[in-house]
Amino acid sequence: MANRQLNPNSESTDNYLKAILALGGPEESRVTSNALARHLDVAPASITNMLQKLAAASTPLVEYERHHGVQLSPSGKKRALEVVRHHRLIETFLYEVLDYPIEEVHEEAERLEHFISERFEQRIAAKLGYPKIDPHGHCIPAMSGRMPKQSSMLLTEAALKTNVLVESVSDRDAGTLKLLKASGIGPGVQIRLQERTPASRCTVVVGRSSKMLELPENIAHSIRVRPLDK
Amino acid sequence: MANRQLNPNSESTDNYLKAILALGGPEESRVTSNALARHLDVAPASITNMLQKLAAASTPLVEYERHHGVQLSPSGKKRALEVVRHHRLIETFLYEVLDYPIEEVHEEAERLEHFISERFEQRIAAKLGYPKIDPHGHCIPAMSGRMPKQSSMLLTEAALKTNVLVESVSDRDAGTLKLLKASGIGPGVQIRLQERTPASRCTVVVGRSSKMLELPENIAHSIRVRPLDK
DNA sequence: CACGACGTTTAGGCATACCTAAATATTAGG
DNA sequence: CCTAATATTTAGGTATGCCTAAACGTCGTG
Ligand SMILES: [Mn+2]
Ligand SMILES: [Mn+2]
Ligand SMILES: [Mn+2]
Ligand SMILES: [Mn+2]
Repeated sequence: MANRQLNPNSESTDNYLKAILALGGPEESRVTSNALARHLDVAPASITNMLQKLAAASTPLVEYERHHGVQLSPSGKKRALEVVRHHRLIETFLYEVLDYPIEEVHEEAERLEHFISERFEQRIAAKLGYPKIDPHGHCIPAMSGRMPKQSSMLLTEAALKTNVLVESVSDRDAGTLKLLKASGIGPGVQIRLQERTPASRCTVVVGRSSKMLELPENIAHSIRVRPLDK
Repeated sequence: MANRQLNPNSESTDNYLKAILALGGPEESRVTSNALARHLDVAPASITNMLQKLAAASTPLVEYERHHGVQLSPSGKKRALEVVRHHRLIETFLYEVLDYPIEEVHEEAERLEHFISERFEQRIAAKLGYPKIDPHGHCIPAMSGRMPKQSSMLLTEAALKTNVLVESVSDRDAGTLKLLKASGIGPGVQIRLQERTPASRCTVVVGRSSKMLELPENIAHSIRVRPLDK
């Protein structure tokens, strides 16, 4: 039998909303069960069940149409952005105040984001001087829930032989972050794409050096850049 | 039917172990189901079920004898002390670094104590200079799990007209803490018990002032003191 | 030493979020 | 426009921690 009830304050609910926000992209397009199943590492059938509960809650958190995926409702989006704000504030705090290595902030934030109070959020934001971006270069949603659009592109899509700035690096894989740190690549660093294989293997120059660095596809894919000028 | 399985890493498990540690007292005496039911605000039947699972776990966390209460096993005690260490370090951190008002640290610590990593524990301990007592005056167990015995007594049991030092105040009720703060009573403050009614209502003098302060029984009961000298 | 009050345990069940297997809907290719 | 591949949903079930009601044990008092 299907489950009937949702705990709208559970860690699980938070994670579904965050995933829908992330997978929907800036256009907030509908997200499929399968994509969620992959992202959350949960069986597709479990996703369907949860989506139905998210949609049927007394204040519905998603708009769900059978066989056609989901979108966040206004309340759902509000909560999703709040959790992202928690996540990125916590990451910044761990990095700036507790001197975590960059590659370890994500995992801790991923847990704590669901359990901190509004007061905790406020106090770390104040302590950090109300930061706007986290240590990976991701933008921190405002308390109001507003989050500016980023106009960056993947390194794998950048023009060849043009200087660009690293805007952000993905926080999801610790190994990748360690490697990037060792290579001197991080938010704010200038790089130039020298060459790109069909399989998205990228050769780059970091900073003003002349050394070439070859990045496998998965690493290159974790870097977002924007034009130098403006 | 009885439940068969325990999640030894759950928040619930942590809370049972902490409660058994607290209720067992310094002599680590056996704790009854009823006492736990009251302390944790859970039905007695649920307590029995959980105790059986704690005792039957692959590494048993309690020693349980039907109708005769429980004691912590060595592993159970280890985990209980670790959670207490987390709790008190977090309280100290919230108070010292994030400027929480004393009466709000407990609630936040009560949640977060279950979710922080060993690294987080280490880093806040380092940041705070490896503190030995929390803002309520409670002693913080060492990483090894060692915790010195406190040789204090309740204010309600102190000798009359003798100067004593406040060693600690209970962290459990925010209202009480606010009142104590307003009265200038906190760890390290010198007070003198002037008078005590049969119902444990206490009249005290705080510090070197000459003002009398009358404390109702529940407030007086939340204060532990020790002799001035030594 | 028997009884009753009280504490404890057993029995049965619910809530939430997950699972697998089977059924069904969508959609792309012929 | 039909069909096969694929995506999604339904059905039935598990895990963990909680509940109430009923049965049972312990222990102090008469
Ligand atoms: Mn918040
Ligand atoms: Mn990040
Ligand atoms: Mn620890
Ligand atoms: Mn405390």
